[in-house]
Parts: sequence; C-alpha cells; structure tokens
Amino acid sequence: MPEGHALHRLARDQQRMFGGTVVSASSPQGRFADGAAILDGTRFVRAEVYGKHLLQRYDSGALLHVHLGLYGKFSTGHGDPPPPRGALRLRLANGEVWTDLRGPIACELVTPADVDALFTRLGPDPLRARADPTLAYQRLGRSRLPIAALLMDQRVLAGVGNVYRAELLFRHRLDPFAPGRSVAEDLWQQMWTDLVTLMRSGVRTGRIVTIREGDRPRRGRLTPAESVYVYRRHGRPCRVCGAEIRTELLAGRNLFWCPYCQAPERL
DNA sequence: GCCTTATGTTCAC
DNA sequence: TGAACCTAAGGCT
Repeated sequence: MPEGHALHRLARDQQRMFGGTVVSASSPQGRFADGAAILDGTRFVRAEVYGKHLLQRYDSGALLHVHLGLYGKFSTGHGDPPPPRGALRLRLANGEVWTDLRGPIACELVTPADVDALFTRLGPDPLRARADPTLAYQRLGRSRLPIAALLMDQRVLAGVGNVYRAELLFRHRLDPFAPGRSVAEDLWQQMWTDLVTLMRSGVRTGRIVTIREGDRPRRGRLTPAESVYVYRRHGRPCRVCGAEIRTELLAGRNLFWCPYCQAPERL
C-alpha cells in the first residue's frame, strides 16, 4: 500500500530490524547484483523516507534508493531466509531477520548529490518534521491545473497518492476540477493540517482511515471499503448526502468524488 | 485457476 | 496518451 504513510512505516520497521547491524546483501534475480555486492558485509546505519522514496544509509557511505512504484513490496521474516523464488531483486539479512524486495520501480545506489537533487525536486512531505506547507501553496497557487491533479504531483506535495488525494478533497468539500490557484490560503492551511493528522494516523495503524466518527457505517473494526468516503466507492451512495459517488480518469488515474458535496458552486 | 485491477513513476511517441 | 515495470489481492468461474 505504497502511499507516504506506508513508506514511513516501512522505514521505521527497517530501522528497528537492521539499524546498527552488519547485513548480507544479495540479488538472486541478478538485476541489482553489482549494488548488492557493494552493500554486502557493511553496516546498515539508518533508513529514512521522503515522500514515497526510501533511502538506506550504510557505514561505508553507500546510499540505497528504493521506490516501490505500484507493485514493489518488501516481505520480511525472522531467522534464516527461505530459498529465493521468483524475481527477487534484493535480499538483506543479518542473522536475526531478513527482508526481500520484489518489483520496485527503483533499487539503486545513489550519491549524496543525487539525494540532494531528489529532495529538492520533491514538495513538502506532511510526515516529515519541519515540512513547510507554504511551499506547496506557492506551487498550487501558480497553477490552473485541477487541484486533484496537483495534489498527486510529487513536486507540489510528497507522499500523497490516489487515496489521500480523493479523501482529502472530500473532507474539505472541494471540487476536484477547481484550478489550484482558486484554493484560498486558509483553506490550504486547513487541508495541510488535516493531511498531517490523517497520514500520521496511517503510519501508526498501517491503514488509511479518513472517515469521521459520526459518518462511520457501523461500530467496530472497519473494512478498507468502510474506512473512506469516496475512494473506490463509485456508484455507491455518498455517506453524507446519499448522492451517487462518481469516478473519472484524471491524468491516467481514477478520481472519485461526490458530485453534490463537492459541487463547483460550493467553492 | 483465470481475469481484472491497483495505493506509482518514467519514458517513448 | 500509452507502454512498461512485473507483484498480488480480490472477484469471478
């Protein structure tokens, strides 16, 4: 589930599992054989995340950059790892724990300059300390593109994906097609604050829950479909007004919204 | 079991 | 705009 919250959670877990230990690294698939050879036998120092980018630092100075993309996944276990199967890009193990990486869009060694360039390119990440929401607002405020497209643009905001995008727009009753520059600054401040709360809760629980207490369909543990207002709920009634949730492809991604709660005239 | 779909990004055309 | 990346869950049969 790789939106920003899942990556921050992943970095935290890897830090606990591997921080300070010497790792064996391999690439059974072969596509990262050279890089794995460089990491092999070095000490894992720490893991951090910016947006959806994971960075592992090693005591040799090596920097590993991983982006999971849509399919990428780490699987993890205790003790000795099982025999490798399938397209296993990277395996890390330290005797206590192991983790396998499959299907990432990026798994590469990078230089400090690469990291600087990456962090500079990205907009503020609501999950990072000292992130500056006005930076995102400046980028929003210059654009005529729909707010729904801008929220997904990692140069505007780092870590937000298709679920948080749709849910944030709903929670603030915002028309997804409204141009970025039509969003008032105080509204943006409220959205940012909300996003920080939602994403922090996502890191804590490992799930995206955006629905307010009063709008919950029932008490008790929620299924993923019950945890949100609009994401993947097209054709079903809005939890607030009952109107049919709509969907449309926007910049290649499925956008979901309520045509009444998020009507243009509400802006 | 098979088919569809997916929480993402880059690159070619 | 579409393909590629190439995994896995869920719905269907």
